[in-house]
Amino acid sequence: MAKMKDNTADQTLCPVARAETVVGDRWTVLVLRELFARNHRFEEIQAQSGGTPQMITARLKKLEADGLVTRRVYNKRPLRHAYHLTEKGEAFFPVLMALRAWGETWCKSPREGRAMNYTHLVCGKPAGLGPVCESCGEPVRRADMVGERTPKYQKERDARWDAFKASR
Amino acid sequence: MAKMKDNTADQTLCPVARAETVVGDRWTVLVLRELFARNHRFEEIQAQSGGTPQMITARLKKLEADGLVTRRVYNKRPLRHAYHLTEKGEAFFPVLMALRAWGETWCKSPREGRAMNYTHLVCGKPAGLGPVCESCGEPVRRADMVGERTPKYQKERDARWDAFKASR
DNA sequence: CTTGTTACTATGATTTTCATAGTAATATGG
DNA sequence: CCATATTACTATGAAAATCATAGTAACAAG
Repeated sequence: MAKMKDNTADQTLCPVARAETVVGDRWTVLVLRELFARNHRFEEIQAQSGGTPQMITARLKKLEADGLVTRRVYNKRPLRHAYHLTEKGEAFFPVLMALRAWGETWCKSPREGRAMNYTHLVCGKPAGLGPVCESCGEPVRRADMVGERTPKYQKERDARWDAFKASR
Repeated sequence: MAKMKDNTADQTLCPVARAETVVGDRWTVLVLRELFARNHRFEEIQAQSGGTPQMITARLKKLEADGLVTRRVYNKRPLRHAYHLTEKGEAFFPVLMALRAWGETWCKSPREGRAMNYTHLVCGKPAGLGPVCESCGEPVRRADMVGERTPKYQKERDARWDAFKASR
């Protein structure tokens, strides 16, 4: 035979499985990345993630239902919402940083260079990729860091935005 | 209009996007979880992840193609392979731990209890959920920890195995 | 009153996933 | 020797998700 019962939700005690029912999806993670990058508007999220509007709408709705995201009105008439991370959403930051570290180390050739460089505000020096600052050794929290895009990555994002805008 | 060009692979500089083309999938992460739990055989991985054989086969093949997993012959006649993590696969550990921490904290009610408890071998005390040991404050590496399943979670896994075995 | 902006929704084709079943190669017990 | 068990898959058809493309709604600005 082939499979056992267990309908998705699965009610397992495993926290990884639980987390994956919420964020186990490419688009979802890309949307979260944009929110952490402080891009709060639908259009920006869509342009930079490269998804179709349905994909982005669906992920944002699910993220809201799962409590990681809230919508805030930033303009009445016409009614417009901005998407923001909740506390639960913000708490996802370490996962994204770990994924970033793994991606930088194992999914790129060295000559490609970094996408971002973070400065650890506590010591004023580069934070590196780790869960602890490579300069001072302290665990890094999001609030203690400023990230700066490398020129190459910034250019890439600008180009993506231009291409998105040009296609309409 | 709706979408820009960019075919998936996308050749973006963003390490998160790069990582997600490899591990941005529920089944893939569940397979990796089992490999980290030292379950190396197809049957065990399938039973504990709850996927169909095709899902598991496809993920294992892709993980092998992406360099996170190698197959080792553990039995000739009949030829049988075991799946093991490569260095690249092992390096994914911090992501899984971060996901675990987030899942335990934000995807479970407190009364459900933990699935695993890790002991930090360097200090001999509980390691907790963080990237640094909650007892001694040192960053934890996989080699410096032993994990133990809670009785409830162990029972859950045993039951899953029994159900899997019974269904054939 | 035409064009632009932002955030979507609609549609039909394509692709993926799911549930169920079956196969291949061999070992084991009687 | 022969039936049953074990392990690791492959096959198939139905159901669901995703994709590219296009269009709509609600207003603002000129």
